[in-house]
This record gives sequence, structure tokens and C-alpha cells, in this order.
Amino acid sequence: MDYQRLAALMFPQELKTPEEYETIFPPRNLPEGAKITRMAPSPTGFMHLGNLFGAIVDERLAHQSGGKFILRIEDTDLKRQVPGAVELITKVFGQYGLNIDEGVTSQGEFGEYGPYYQRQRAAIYQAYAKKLVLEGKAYPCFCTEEDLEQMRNLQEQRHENPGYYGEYAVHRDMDVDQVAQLIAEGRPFVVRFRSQGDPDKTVSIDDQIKGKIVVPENNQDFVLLKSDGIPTYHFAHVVDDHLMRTSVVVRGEEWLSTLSWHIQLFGALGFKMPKFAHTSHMMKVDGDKKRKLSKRKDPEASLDYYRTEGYPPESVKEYLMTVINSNFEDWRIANPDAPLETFPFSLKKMSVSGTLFDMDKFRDVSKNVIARMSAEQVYQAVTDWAQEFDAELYDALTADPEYAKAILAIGRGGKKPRKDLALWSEVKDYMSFFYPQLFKPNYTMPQHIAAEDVQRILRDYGAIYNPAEDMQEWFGTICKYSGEIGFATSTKEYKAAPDQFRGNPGDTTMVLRVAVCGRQNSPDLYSCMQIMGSDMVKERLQSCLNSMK
RNA sequence: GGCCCUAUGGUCAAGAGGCCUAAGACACCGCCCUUUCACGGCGGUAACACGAGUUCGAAUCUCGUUAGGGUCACCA
Repeated sequence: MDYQRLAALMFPQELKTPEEYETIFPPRNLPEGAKITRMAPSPTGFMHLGNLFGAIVDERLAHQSGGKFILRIEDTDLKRQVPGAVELITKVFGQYGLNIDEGVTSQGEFGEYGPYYQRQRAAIYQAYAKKLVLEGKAYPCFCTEEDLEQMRNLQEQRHENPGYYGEYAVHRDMDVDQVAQLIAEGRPFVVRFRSQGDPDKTVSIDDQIKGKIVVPENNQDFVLLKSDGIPTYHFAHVVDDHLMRTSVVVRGEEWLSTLSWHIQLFGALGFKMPKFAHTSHMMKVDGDKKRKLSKRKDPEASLDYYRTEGYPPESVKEYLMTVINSNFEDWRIANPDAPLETFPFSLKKMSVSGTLFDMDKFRDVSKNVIARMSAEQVYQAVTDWAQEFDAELYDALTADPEYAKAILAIGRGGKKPRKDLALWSEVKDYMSFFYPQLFKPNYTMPQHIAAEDVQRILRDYGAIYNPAEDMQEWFGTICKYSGEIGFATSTKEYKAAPDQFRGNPGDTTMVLRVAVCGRQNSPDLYSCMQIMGSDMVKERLQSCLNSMK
């Protein structure tokens, strides 16, 4: 077989040689143990929770080892491409604080190993494909989609494995003259790998997460270059990760099924294999079944969901860390205020089985994240969120920032901070009673407090309320007043003889709370009243009283 | 269906042959604290898929079964 002629026929254009590329993209000069990782999303206009999961692993692995983290765009599939998708990806990287060392950013590409868009690397793949043709390891295939479809049907009928292999690899040994003829006719062709694999034999790798993985050798003559000259994932992955000198490939376990293809290709091209880390999937319960989180069916699969709902990116990251590394939670309890980046991440601690997304747990994590934030930080984040998603809230927050911050500061910052908020869309309701335009009172009093006592308290309190009192004095006044209306003056006193009192100071406070806040649950009432100011407090008492007539 | 991966409470998981009478977290339930709530404290319910084998000894190693998941494209 005249491979020289075949290659010239298939690649008439001027191409650099693989040797040249080897010198253009030399091995990296990095300290021992430094890892090169890369995130390689396709620009489909959708960022999945799983994408972020992988990106966090990549980022931690690289930066924890003093290595490099690359963002490469796998835009080889024109059909799935969506305008603005790359912007979405870089935006997400920004939101989640995933800093890359080279690749694609919102400001363009940078780095010595580019281009980082695969479409722009077409000539590189072709150079390597040509090399394979020259060595008899690849060949052109002129089958149409219909041909392949027919073949698949036949294979199905015969209960044989589908695919292009063995006797079904019909163009594998096509005569060069015939190839010349077909190319002259302008017939499109793909470049296929000439597999020498024997499926009765196995190959194995030592996966960084899953340990030893054994798979049968591949015998499929899979496609390297599509008819438009753009590579498939398989070929692009091998060429790029070699040329970019990736040392650890982190990817989802759905790639395990074609791992043997990749192993074969690395060998055929004479490349050193990177390490592989195959991550398990995020799952979701669907009825009584478990399945991979699906971007079509599950809103929470999309990162955009968290943004829209108002979950802080830190919460999503923190939750993902609890899933990614099993010892993270213990570490967090021991180091409540430490930045995420100081957690000693390890691939060895990664879960091998699929993880169910747990909304309850996620909410809890998010509450803790928000509880750790300062009022100032919360204010900033909520305002940013509201600007995009809730104009009414945004107006309220920005009309008087200091007022809003004071509200958000209640119960915050101490040893046992309040954990009311799991996401920003809960903020509006949480603080609504501080704003007349948002106030929607529900004046339901606890059943056990007599109606006449309620009215009496509401009538009297305006006169004894003194905003100058500190918290202790304030409560003292309430206790004293409680005694005057036949309530106990302390909880203790009440509990000792509940029959002798019609209520206790807690009841008095509750009446005031319902009137002032329009609800039975609120943060510390004294703080609320201080922030509102006496005018609003008195007005609320009156409104509540009026509503009872 | 072939191939591959996986299997500890409802969920996330600790566990590397004896330290397991199986940790911790979320959720749930009870009690305590408390001006309500949110916290916090204390306690509780709840698990090694099944069957063989190896071993003095198995959640842990091997094999099988079952179940779940993934994948079988000129998508990634």
C-alpha cells in the first residue's frame, strides 16, 4: 500500500509536521508533582452542575500542586453550538472564582499552548491524522450515513455488535487508485482509525479515583476526523491533552466506555498517557428510580437555576465540596472560617459511586455559608441579585442601604449566628415587615391569649414604650407591665403556677411581635423595634388594634 | 442485549481483615435553653443487597447472583 500517495490525496494542503508541533508546544517546565489539568466544555449554552463539579476538581488539583489550570473550548460539533455559549462559560468561571492559568477568558485567549478553541486547531489534528495515515494507522472512509445506518440494522438482525470493525470495515483496505477516484469526484470522507485491537484481550489503567479499570481492547475503526476535517472528541482529546501537556484528565465516567479507544490512540501516536480521573455522576431520584441529573428534566442541573433562585455561588461550591471529598464536612466543622482553598483536597477521597443531589443538605450548607457572611456581604450579594431578579426588593434595599444593612445584621456575627436564609429569594419575605410598601401583616394571635388582653396590650404599650431603653430595660418594662395586667412577671413564675396567671411576659411580647412584625416569627423583637423606630412601632400597634375592631 | 462502573441508615458518607456493640453530617422525632422564631445543647429511630468461598476472624479479600447507573454516532 502506498501510504505516501494516500496521505497526499487525503491531505493536499500544506501542513506542519508533528515534529514541528512538538517543538512549538514543548513539555512544560514545572516543579515535580505540579499537575496540569483542563476543563473542556462544549459551548452548548448550558452549564451543568456536573461541569462545575469537574471544574472544581481540576482547579483544586492544579492550584494545590502549583500546576496549571486550562480552559479549552471543545467546539467541534457545529450542530450543538449556541451563540453566547462561551461567554456563559467564562461568566460561570468568574462567578465561581475558578481562575484559569491559560485558555479562554472573557477577555480572549491567552497562553503558550493555544489556540484553545478546537476549531482553530484543525491544522494540528490534520497533521497528526496525516502521520497516522502515513504509518498505515488511519484511512479514509466514504460511507454515507445511510450506509452506516444499513450496516447497523444488519448487525442488529444478526445480533452482532454494532459498529465499523472487522468485515464491516468496508473501506479499510480500499485501493489507492479508487480513493483517488472518489476524491476526484468530490466524495466526502471521514478519516478512520485502523484498529489493531483484539476484543478478547484486555487493557487496564490505574484510574486516580476508581483504581484499576479493565476493559476489552477496542476493535472499532472509529472516526478521527469528520468529513469537514474537524476531529471527533476522541482524537481531539488525545492530541490536545498531549500537546497541552495535560497531566491529569478529569472527566465524567461516561468516558469509561471509550477509554480503550483513547488508550489505543495514545499508543498509536507514540504519546505518553496522562493520568485519568473518572468522576461519578450526580444523580437524582425520579419516582422510585435513580438517574443521572438531566439538563432537560431537572432545573437544578443547570447552574443558572442557582443564580436565578439566588443561591450564592459559595453555597453551591461548598455543597459540591461535601460531595467531592468525603472528609470536607469534618474539615469545615473544625475550620468554620477557613477559605475553601485551604482544604487539603485529594482525589483519593473522592466517591466512586453516583451521588444523589440532596436539596435539604444543600439548603443547610447554604444557610451556614450565609450565616458566616457579614451584613455588608449579604447586603451586596442580595442587592446584586435583586437588581436582576426583583425590582421591588432592589428599590427597597437601595433606598436606604444603612437601614437594610441594620436589618440584615440582626443576629449576625455572634457565636451562634441566625440561620434564617438559604437563598436570596427568601430575603424579601424575611425583611418585608420593615418596609411599609412590602408589609403584609397577618394578625393571627396565639389562641391561648385572650382577645381582651391582646387589645389591652396594644392600647397600653404605646404609652410605656421607650426607645431609649436598652434591651434589658426594655424587657424589664414588659415584665413589669405583664404583672400589672394579671400576667406573670417572669416565665419562671408562670411555670411554677400556670393556673394563677392569664399569661406570661412571652405572651405579651408575642402580641407586640404580631402587631409590629405582622407575624409570629421574627428575629429579636427589641432589635426590630430599634431599627424601625418608635414612629413605625406606634403606627403598627394602632393598625393592628384597628384591624381587630 | 454486549461491555464497563457501582453497592454501608431516607440522603451524603467514615471504614484499607481484629480497634465495629459500624463514626459524623443532612432530614425526621423527643427533651432542654429561650421574648417567638432561627440557633445552640442533649438524646432517639434507622444501614454493611444476597449467596458461596478464603481466613482463627470479613462491612473490608475472591467468585457468583441481584439491583442501580453509564455507554454502544461523522455528539461531547
